[in-house]
Amino acid sequence: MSAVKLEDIARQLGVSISTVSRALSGNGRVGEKTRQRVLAAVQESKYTVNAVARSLRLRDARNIGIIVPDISNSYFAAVIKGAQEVCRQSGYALMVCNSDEDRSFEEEALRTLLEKQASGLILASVGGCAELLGQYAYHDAPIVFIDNIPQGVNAADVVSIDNLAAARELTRAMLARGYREIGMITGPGDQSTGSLRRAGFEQALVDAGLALRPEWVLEGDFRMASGRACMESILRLEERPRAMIIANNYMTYGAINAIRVAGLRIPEDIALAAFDALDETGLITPLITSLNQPAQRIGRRAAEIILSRLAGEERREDEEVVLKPVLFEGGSW
Amino acid sequence: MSAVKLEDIARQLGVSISTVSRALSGNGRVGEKTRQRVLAAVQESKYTVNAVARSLRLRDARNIGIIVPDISNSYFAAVIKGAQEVCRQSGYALMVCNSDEDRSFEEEALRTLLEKQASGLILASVGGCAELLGQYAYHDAPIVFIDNIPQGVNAADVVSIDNLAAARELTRAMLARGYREIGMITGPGDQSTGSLRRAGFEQALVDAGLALRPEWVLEGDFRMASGRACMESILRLEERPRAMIIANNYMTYGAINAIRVAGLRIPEDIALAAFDALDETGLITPLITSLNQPAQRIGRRAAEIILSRLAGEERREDEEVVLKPVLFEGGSW
DNA sequence: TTGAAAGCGCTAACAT
DNA sequence: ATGTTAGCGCTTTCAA
Repeated sequence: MSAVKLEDIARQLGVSISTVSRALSGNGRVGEKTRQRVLAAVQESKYTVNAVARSLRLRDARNIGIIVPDISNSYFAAVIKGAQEVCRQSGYALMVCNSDEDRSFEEEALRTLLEKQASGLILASVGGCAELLGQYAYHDAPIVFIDNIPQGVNAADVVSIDNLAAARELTRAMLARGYREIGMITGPGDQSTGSLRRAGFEQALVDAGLALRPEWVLEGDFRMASGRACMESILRLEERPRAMIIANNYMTYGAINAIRVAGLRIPEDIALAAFDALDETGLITPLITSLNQPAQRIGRRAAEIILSRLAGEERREDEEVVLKPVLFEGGSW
Repeated sequence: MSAVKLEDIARQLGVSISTVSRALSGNGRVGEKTRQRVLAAVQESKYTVNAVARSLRLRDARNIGIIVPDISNSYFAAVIKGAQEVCRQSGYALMVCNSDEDRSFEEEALRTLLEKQASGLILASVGGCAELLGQYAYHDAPIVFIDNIPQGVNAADVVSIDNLAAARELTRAMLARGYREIGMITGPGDQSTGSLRRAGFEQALVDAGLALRPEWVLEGDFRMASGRACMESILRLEERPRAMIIANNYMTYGAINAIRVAGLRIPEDIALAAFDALDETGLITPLITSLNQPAQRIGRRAAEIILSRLAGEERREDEEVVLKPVLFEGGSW
């Protein structure tokens, strides 16, 4: 860390530090020849601004934090890419954190971001930090929730799909294809993506005048192993459903594995439709029918909202950004 | 940003700022009752240390940067997880950047990290920044290269597999299974992962006394579309190879798509072995025979090396960390 | 044990 | 157009 600093350049040129600073930032008047000399010296000396010092002085770190439950999940990776795109264009840095689907890791990441003076936060929460979030009011830094909307957190910006409606529509589409005995593997009941998708599913069944079969609705944790385990339970049932809705990609992969191991065919023996099971490889057969959140756009919009809040735009109490999921029809139903 | 600061706590308690600082950091003697009072006040006021100010004062940002070409690639996602694990345990923050396989984005990320005073850097480079890296000597911050080792960058830490040997062994294993007409889809020739894997492949053929068939060796860019395009070219050939080695996961997915579209079977019509085509879903059939880099360990080791350099350990000129890839034998050969 | 003061590198208000 | 100065929030000598 023996880096060149403004002082070095100033001394070398026989001008003041502030002149160098102005020449570089473009704020304030600087003589044309002086500016040239400064620029040349900066080039030549390989000066790099110390963003830490600048952030402290400006009381603005110019970075946005994003916390996701699983960076390996291509859905979240896409969200990150979207957010990064916006950040890059606006000169903000994006600090990516992974909570590993763990509340205490999420809290840890939250604290780190807080300490690093993140200007804003995009949060795909696994829940439970309502206190930390509420208490700190996060340094007045804007927060945008995506994916799971924790309870107890209101009056915050949200970018998401309408999970209830989405699950209802997906289930209706399943019904429309003639399936009547439909089950579901949901996510954790304490996450809105889990509970709302379940609620939408049940609503659709009730609307269709069908009885709910609780033994056909199992709760997973969004991970592959749980999808597999849930599907194995389903398959062991005396009377089993003809079709399943599954609340995310990894659980779907686990479930398909279980189905294959059992020697059953999709969709002949059991049909499938999922959330976010967008197979980028295009190699999984049959292609999975899936209702996909526009991940990259979610990331982009979330970052845009942060920026607009930072620019002073007020949140509209009655407004949420609701994006439409896109249905991909594969051969799995 | 109207955050509580040390001064607020100090005033409230009628002590000096330095006393509060000491009570919190544990450095320097502080009376037991005073310490208790401080801790209580800190708890109650929801004080959070300002890491920006601390970093400036300490001239140490305590964060490690990592730049990867594609955060969506599960291989790199695993590397990141490994690095993050180590960082978390040692109180460093990990700043994740995505270069999108683009040299200028990589350079941009490099510059940002430089400005943010990253204490160290883990770099899966797409090449071309040798100047920037060399010139700045990166603030004396340690750099560890993983994956691609750019030319012109020597005397730097490296964590990788022996790509030449790995490709040679993989090709030999292919030969041992009786295949003689083998082609390859390589990565960019200016990246070591591309050129070394190609060299190892060719070495194995030559060693086996086989003639090289240049028309069977195509260069992709590590992306899916290029894998598909390369394989389509191969399939259009009059005389085509009976087996292919493919240098990474995405190109393999693209290639398999091309093979399927052509209505050919794997491995009956064309056999396949790849690098890092570890299918976490377990659903791609046939299972792809793949030589996998221990991604998470690479990330972990890289971070550990950064930390040891920061702790003052010197690099041993003649030492590189070379990890062993793991062969997964699927039904694709 | 505690306080006063300096200073990390930068920007911006104010003076010249 | 340029220089002087104060200060962002923190840690750490040095005194008391």
